[in-house]
Amino acid sequence: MSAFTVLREEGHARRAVYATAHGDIHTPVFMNVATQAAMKGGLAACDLRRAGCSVVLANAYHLHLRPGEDTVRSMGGLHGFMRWSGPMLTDSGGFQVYSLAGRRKITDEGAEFASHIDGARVFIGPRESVRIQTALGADIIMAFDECVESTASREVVQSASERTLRWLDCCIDEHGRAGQGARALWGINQGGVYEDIRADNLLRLQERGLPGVAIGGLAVGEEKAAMYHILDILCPLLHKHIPRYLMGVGTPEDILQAVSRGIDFFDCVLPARNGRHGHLYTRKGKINIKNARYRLDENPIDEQCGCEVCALYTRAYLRHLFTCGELLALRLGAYHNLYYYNSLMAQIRQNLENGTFNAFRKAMTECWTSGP
RNA sequence: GGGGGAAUUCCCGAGUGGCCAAAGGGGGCAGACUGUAAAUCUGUUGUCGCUGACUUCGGUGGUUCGAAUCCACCUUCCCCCA
Repeated sequence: MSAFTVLREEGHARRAVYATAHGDIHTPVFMNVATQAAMKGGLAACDLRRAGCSVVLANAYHLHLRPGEDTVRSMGGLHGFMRWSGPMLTDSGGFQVYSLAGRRKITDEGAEFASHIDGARVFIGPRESVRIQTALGADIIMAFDECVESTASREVVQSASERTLRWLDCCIDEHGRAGQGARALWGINQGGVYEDIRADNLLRLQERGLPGVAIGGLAVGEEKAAMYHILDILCPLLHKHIPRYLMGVGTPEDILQAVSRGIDFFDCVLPARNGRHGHLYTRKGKINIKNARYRLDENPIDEQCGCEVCALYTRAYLRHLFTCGELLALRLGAYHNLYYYNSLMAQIRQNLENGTFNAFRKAMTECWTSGP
């Protein structure tokens, strides 16, 4: 019996449900990123729930450093620790191989990091990552992969994607050994912007028969067109009966584009980060609330948004909070943006159910480009 | 009343003869951010007909080829003594 059920399709896009021990995930879905078991911007688990979040993502590397997976496990795992009762996914630390490139050394066994907190040597390989994630206790855990820069040469990309496959087998072995049946291990596709490496890597990855597949190593500096092209290449090769997760993506436009190419799961730091930086999403595109033009603007961020921030506050007040550096600014900005993303996903699901996704996608794209 | 010190571009503040439209902060204005080393980072911040010109360093006058920088007086502020 598969945990993943496709309910409806429109073109390559799918409306589906993924069952976990902490509830069903209705896809396409945007997972809200709480790297250190905390949403940045001062949002608690209950705030996330109100913002329409259904899945929370946390990170193995960061939680391994602080407070340590043993602490989290002792405190009831991530769910109990941060008081989030819904589905969770943990990332393996593979992205930190890329983002902390200046502080780590890769070998065939894994990556040795100089902790960004105190410089201490930290080793994480595929087996360590699975052990950490198993202790953290998320519903979905990710394979430890080697994510490379978009500018990497063909040789580097080839070698990284081969290593990612070798590491995957270690992850599978470690995962099986731990006997974590309820915890799904998903594999990660790599291959940069090289069509043949991507395709070959995906086919071999899918041979492992894992319950989910992720596409990693995109939106790391390459052109948007290159990312969409890779998705076009992978789309017909992807197994239909398992969920597809496009890691770290992306902008609302990216998400619509990727959904139309058959992606089910997303996550991205952008809404929370942009929210903290005063770049707020509206139906007509992003606005920078810090701009002087909003000084006396008595409108909400978006008059059609259903969030609490838009119900209560004017742009003028939000701009004031941001220019003063008030904590409340970060909170309200992040909240609104996450609400926006989560409600965008709800609209995508609704339109898929109605068979109107394509029209919706075109309408949204036009709306965004019309300008705020 | 006597003595000492200070006035710099929006603010604080460096600068004591040319390399000064003037360091550095702050503030302002704008930009970036895609599996979060990110409440961070970057640019810009006298005017204009802008690879140059003009105006500016409390005021006025002087010295000098050249002054924010030296001199005189004036104005304002601060400190000490009476």
